[in-house]
Amino acid sequence: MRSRSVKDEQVRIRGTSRGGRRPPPAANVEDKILDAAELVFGNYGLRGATTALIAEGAGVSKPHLYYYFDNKEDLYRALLERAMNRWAADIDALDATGDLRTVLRDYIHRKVDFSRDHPSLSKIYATEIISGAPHIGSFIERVSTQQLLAKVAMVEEWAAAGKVRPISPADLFFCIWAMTQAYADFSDQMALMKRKDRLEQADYDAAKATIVQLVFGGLGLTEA
Amino acid sequence: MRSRSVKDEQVRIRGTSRGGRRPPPAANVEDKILDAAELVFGNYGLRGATTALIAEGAGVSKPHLYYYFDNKEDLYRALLERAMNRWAADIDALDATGDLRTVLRDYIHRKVDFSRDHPSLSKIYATEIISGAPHIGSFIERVSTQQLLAKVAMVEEWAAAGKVRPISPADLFFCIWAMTQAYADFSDQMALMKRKDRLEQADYDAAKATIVQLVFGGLGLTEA
DNA sequence: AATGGATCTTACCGATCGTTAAAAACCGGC
DNA sequence: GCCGGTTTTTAACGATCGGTAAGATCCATT
Repeated sequence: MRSRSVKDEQVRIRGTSRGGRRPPPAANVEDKILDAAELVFGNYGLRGATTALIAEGAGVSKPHLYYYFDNKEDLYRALLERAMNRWAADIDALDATGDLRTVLRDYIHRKVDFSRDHPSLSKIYATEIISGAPHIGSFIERVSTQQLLAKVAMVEEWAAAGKVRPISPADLFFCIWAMTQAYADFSDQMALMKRKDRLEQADYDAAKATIVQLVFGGLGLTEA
Repeated sequence: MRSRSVKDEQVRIRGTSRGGRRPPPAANVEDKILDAAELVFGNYGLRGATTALIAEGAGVSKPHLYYYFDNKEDLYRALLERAMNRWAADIDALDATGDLRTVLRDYIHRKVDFSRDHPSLSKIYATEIISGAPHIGSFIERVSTQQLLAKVAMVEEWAAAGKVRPISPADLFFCIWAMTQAYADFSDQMALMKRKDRLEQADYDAAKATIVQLVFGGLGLTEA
């Protein structure tokens, strides 16, 4: 459905720009639009975001968005798609191999890091879910549910083997997800309560430690 | 700033309608408008919500909203005010008297119950924070921060007395808040993952048990 | 039943927003 | 230096939305 430029499938030359700048290189225009859309949709939601704001953020004229995307919803879906792929690929995978504590701790740390590095994506995801997931419902059914089921089975094995205390596995991961996600969605409120402008690395470290302590404690695992 | 009807300060005759119906009695028109706004703002956010939808939900004409409220933002603020007052009064208070376990368990149970009974209010609150809390920043500073500080002091006392394991008190309550809040904001996704239409009482019971298990475990408390 | 404030509706306006039409600018190949 | 496709902009349209003007309806009081 989406109109696509001819050069879309070209290999992106990422990271060749010197000295890892903070905002990603934004190689081509389409990515620049998606990056701008990420911020605007993250702050205002689908209906609240305006194409004018996105265009301004991307440094292009408003109608130029329609050269790359059919309409606002299409742009939103493309953004969600990019977000979910990054999410599922880099973050949500949890391989059961390796030490139980290491697996859990790494998972929690990755999630908090994602909240720190991509707060807008996390907010978009949260807003989408809060609105009843009208655009990613099928993705959740296909991907997230499967990954959850795998994790549930894993925890049940652990419990059956006596490695962890019995627990509702689905709720365990809902809670892990909620806690880590909160450090993106509600970072503003947290900073306000801590009387800071924004959360710093020390805050994220404390978050990781606290979440790990709660999860390990709940499962009856020692920290070591 | 808000235009108010003369009868605004009358004592509301609530609960006198027979047989506790599910939707609250909606005594006067202003409350009906606020109830409708709660749903619409909860689903679409401030900018996404339309006055037409709110008016339709309240069963009044669109311009009639402006008889009770100056504009859309004023209505939104009034709604937030009502929500925050209910929140602070009924939910967020945590009196330190009484058994430590009982205090924590009751607090968690109250929060989950609020998520179950008032999901729209929780979503509005979340959406507001996600947007950077432009309308309730001062409230957070005045009220929520104070309540958090009180809780932090309480946990620090517990830790100093050796009653609980050392923990970052602020993050502990951020996590409790995140977990309980999630069962409102993300109930749709959870239901989807559990292949249900909506969460049932058993789901909320499991949520309470899991959160209590994590918190008690993290603090080194036994369940009894 | 006439009055007058309180409550509520119909009709409408101006601004904004998503989107389209049309053409200008760019750019490599000849 | 012309050409053809790609990329980008200027101008503008129709729909929607927040808000206003003006008046109708209700209702207690007399």
